[in-house]
Amino acid sequence: MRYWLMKSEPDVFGIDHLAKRKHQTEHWDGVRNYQVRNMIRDVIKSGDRAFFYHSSCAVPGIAGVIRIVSDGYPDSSALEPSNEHYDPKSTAANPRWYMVDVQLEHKFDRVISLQTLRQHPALAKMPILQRGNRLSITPVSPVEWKFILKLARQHD
DNA sequence: GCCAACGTTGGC
DNA sequence: GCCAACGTTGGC
Repeated sequence: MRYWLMKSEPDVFGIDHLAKRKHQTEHWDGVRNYQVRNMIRDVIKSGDRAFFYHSSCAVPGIAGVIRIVSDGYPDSSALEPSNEHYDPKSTAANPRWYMVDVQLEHKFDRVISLQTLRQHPALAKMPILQRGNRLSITPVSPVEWKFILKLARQHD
């Protein structure tokens, strides 16, 4: 089982949106970056867990924990011309983009802010804290995962 | 809204 | 295959 951090803009799709979905489950679609596509298609597996990270908002940071509940499969939003993520170069026979399904596991009482994450040397190597990182999904080490869950407990 | 960083595109 | 131009991301 692996750990991940998955970014989304809460104004578009945040942890509260996920909480209201049927079975608190939704497709994580719209990824249009090849590095991230490869992770979704080849590495991320059902049973993995991830932090749900809110970006481009007043308090960027980790809002809770989600569970990956499917392996990667073709992203249907790329096939729908009316969809804002439509990609004419992707077809059903030869899909270019992939997605996974995620389910809410636990929303933190308070967001663990980016500012807080930066204060801990144990987390200094996280991609999210590196300058210029733009990948919407990045790996989290088991040590980082446990450390952040501990922070969340102190928070609550 | 600014701007640094980095991915993508397309002419050559 | 190089690389300039352009688009996007995302913290501040």
